[in-house]
Amino acid sequence: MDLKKLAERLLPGEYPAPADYEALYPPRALGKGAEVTRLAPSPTGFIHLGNLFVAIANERIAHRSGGIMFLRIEDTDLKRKVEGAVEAVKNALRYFDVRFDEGAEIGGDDTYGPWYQRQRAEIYRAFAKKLIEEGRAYPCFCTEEELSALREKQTAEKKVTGYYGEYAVCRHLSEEEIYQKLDAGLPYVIRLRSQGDPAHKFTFRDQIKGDITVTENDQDVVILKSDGIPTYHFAHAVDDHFMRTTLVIRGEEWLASLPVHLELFSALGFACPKYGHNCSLMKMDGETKRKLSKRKDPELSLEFYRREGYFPRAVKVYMLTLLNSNFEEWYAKFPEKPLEEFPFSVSKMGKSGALFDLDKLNDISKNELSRLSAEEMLCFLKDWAEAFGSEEEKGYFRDEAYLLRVLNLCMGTAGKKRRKDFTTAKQAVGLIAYFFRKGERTDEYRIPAADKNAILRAFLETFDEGDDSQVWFQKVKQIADMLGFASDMKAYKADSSAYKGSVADVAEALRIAVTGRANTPDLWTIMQILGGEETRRRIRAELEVQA
RNA sequence: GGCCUUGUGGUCAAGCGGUUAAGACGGCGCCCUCUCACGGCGCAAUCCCGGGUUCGAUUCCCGGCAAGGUCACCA
Repeated sequence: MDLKKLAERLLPGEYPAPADYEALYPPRALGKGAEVTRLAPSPTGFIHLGNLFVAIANERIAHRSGGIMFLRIEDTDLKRKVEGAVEAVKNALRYFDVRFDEGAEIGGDDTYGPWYQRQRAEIYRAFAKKLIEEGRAYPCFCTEEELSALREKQTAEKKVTGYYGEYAVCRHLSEEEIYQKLDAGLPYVIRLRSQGDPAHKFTFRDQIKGDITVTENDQDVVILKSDGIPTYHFAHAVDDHFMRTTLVIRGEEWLASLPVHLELFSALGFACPKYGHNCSLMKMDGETKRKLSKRKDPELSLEFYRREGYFPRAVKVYMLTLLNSNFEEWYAKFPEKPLEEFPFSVSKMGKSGALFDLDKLNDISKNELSRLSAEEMLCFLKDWAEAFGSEEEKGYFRDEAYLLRVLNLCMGTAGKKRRKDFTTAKQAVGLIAYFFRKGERTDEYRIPAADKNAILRAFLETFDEGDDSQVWFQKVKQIADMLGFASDMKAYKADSSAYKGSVADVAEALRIAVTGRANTPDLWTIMQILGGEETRRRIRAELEVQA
């Protein structure tokens, strides 16, 4: 068969020679040990936690090693394309502090671009043509129906499904038959003529999983779809070779197609990059673990974390603790060091899928947030409220001096032991709502209404906003004594039956009356912030409701 | 179903021939205390199962079993 003629018929025209491409995309001049990594999402507009997870790993490895991380857009499937998706990806990753050096819409060095696969059609065709000329690829005219019929037959016969060996009918077409179909204008794809033997197994060193057993590929996978656009597999081999990727960290769902990729690199005459297959983030679903799913799990979406107001650094820290098992220890030891100084290593990456644990994230969030100054917190909350808050919540930020007093109370004094009440911006803004309006009561009084009312009345009689906290509390204790509540907690604990309750109950009544909540930071300070007038107004209002 | 991967407390995990089997989150209890939060102290809870190898296996080998992934002109 005249393969040159066939190649010309299938992909007519002059294409640059492989050597030309090698010259166009020369090996990168980087230091020893520098890794070139990438993130290569498809532009669905949906960038999720799994993408972030793998992105952070790639980014850390590239930059720890003095290498490069780039962003490539795998837009070979138009069905997946969503307008504005690339911007969304870029923004989401920037929000979580993942920095690219090159790539789609990134700027930087464009030597190795273009970064959209659709713009790289020529190079894929050039190499597909070369494979055809060498007899390593051939046209396939099978229809979707024929292929699925084949699959069914194979399944029924308990054979391995797919297009290979004797089942690869177009692989065995004669020259005459090929031209006949071509002349008839039948659509076709280009398939790899696999030379692998599945009986041959070999050991492959995965950077994360270690040695794995790999079976040679014998599937005649399609490399160019009927529209002339490459499949993922083919584009991966061509792009990662010419973009000079040295290390591919990707999800373990790709492990199964590794044999295909290995054969493709070899057929193309390219050296393989190193691979590291990263475990996926899992979630508990009833009794079993499963991969986080786009449809079922809102927390998979990165948008979820913004909407809920998670501090981006907290999400990053959590990803890092899952990614490198020794990170948590390091971070506890050097909380002040920049995250970039952590010696991230591929070898410390986990082999098995981790369950995503919202409790853990929340704990990290509280710690991260507690390290912010009141001013930083204000900025963070304000940004969130402007994007996601209600009109009322946006209003909280009109008087920043007032809000700063609130935050200083709710966070504790800078430098000293801090409170850790805030988990997310959304939750924090809800938590401080009572500083701006009376609001609904979220907790009920534990003591009888009559006692509560007596406490509120007595408080109103002696309350003076000029009192310092000591005097203020003395007065609260006096009310307790006067109404049959224990002012001394030790005495109360010794014999609780002798009292209606304790100062704790008295304080709680006041707390609920003023804030609507049973649990708040220091009540005296709250009253100071609210002011005497507002404090009295709220207590009176509480009495009126009863009346 | 075939193939690949993985199995240490509820979760994330360290340990990789001899350990009282770290630590963190969560749970529970106590202390502190006007509540909460913080902080301190403590408790419960783990080596998937069965065979080997070995003086000795969580650690090594072989079988099960379970879980996950994957079998497209999607990435």
